[in-house]
Amino acid sequence: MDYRRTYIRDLFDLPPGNPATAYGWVKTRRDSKGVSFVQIADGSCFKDLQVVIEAGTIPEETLKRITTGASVRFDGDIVESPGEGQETEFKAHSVEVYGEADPAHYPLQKKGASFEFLREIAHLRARGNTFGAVFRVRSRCAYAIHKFFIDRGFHNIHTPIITASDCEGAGAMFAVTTLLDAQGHGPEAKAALRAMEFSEDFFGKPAYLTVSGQLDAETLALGMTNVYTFGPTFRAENSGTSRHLAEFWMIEPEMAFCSLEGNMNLAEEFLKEVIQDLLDNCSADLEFFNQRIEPDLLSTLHHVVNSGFERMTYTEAVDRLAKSGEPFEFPVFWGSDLQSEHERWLTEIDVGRPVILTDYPKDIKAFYMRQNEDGKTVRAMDVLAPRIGEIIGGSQREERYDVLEKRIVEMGLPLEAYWWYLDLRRFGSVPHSGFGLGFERMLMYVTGMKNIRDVIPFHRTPGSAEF
RNA sequence: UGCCGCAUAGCUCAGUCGGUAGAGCAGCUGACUGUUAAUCAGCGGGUCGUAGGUUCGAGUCCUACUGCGGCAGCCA
Repeated sequence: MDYRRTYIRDLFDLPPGNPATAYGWVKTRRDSKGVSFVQIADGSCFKDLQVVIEAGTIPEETLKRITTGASVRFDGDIVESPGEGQETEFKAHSVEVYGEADPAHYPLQKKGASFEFLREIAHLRARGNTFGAVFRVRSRCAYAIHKFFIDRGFHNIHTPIITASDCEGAGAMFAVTTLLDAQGHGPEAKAALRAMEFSEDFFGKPAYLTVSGQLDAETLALGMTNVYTFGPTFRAENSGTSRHLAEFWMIEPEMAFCSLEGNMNLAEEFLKEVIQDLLDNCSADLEFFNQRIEPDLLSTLHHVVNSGFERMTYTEAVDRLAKSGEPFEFPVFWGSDLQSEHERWLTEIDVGRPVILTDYPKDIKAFYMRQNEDGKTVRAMDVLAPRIGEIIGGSQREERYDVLEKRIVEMGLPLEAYWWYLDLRRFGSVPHSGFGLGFERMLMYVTGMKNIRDVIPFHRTPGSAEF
């Protein structure tokens, strides 16, 4: 057995008469008097292979072991299919059953199960139509993202996952420590841990899992011009929503000599090109999502690819919201952060496609965003998408040493922790921009899946770290 | 973390006014010369999330807890 072989995806391209071998897991078996049909899948494509077993070809005892969930290899020939639903099918001469799956206990059935139930058996759900499709699209999407950046001269950089700087400012952080090991895991260890000095810990100071690679990415951009990271990110927020994970994957490009306009152009090109790649290379999977998950998916994706994103300032958005006449639960006024209901109205009702909002009030945005001349707003941008809300958040960074230093102090942040970040502004500073894109949010958008836990193989959320 | 909802067979659900439990699918047995979520007949399958309470009697009403989901906040 070698990994180099013909996958089920390739068997559909073989002409009738071709001898072939098929490996996979059984989806379902249908028996008739003189013939049995077995659908098998190997994850290589959306379609199942129909294997036909004529009575007497294989022993009755062996046939009985070919049940839903079993892993098998069939040897036989590709033949023309007299039935409807497929051009060719696989006529089996012999079979090997590698692993049986007791039908009385195998939890997946032919009929669909709820996503909530499938989350509890996440180790088996990749065998079903939906999650096979999700994870194929996830794989292709990651590839398309790397391709997009590499094609444009970006360098893929790897920023640290463990960080000792408590200054990324993007949310609650997970601590990383070896003190627990030193103290054992008993109840007395907790008390001892509290008394410990972090100077005795592994890194000699408090360390955390990263909440963003941006600050490190900026350092590489100011030397390599265009860079991006694509890696795991951790937020310890106690969020229980359909669009938050404690562990997720984030794409963060950072560009030197680039203004907010260039940043917006990149974000728009990015979404369009990656979606086009998926339309070209995952059509069967997307067709399935369009049929069974989100009826307007394909028309929405084509629309995104073919039309410009609406761009407007925060100030204009607030104006439009105020004049909308909608009975919002939360009032809209200049200086307030936009609520989900406001973002939804803008993207879904007012504009009907992705919207890029820019120039937010500085007090609701991070310290590193470049201040505008009006003294009130910063060069921030949020890309809002219908159905899922904020998909991209980015900004032009503050490149002026004095302004940045003043802002750090104003916001009560520890100046000394930012020595290297400020150094970038002392030596060869340059206007630069970047954004962060949640990979799983993007996947929700392109698959139509409604819960972020269903676009990652094994989700980490508050109270949940199974598998 | 707040608000709302849900928890009954392996899965998806029904269960009326409080009177000791039902369907479809899956499973098992059999039938059927080519099925496509195959079809047909029969069979087995339940501590009604947990713990209390009200009541002659609780799947049903009340309280708490746990789990899950939705919305909001935090954000990507």
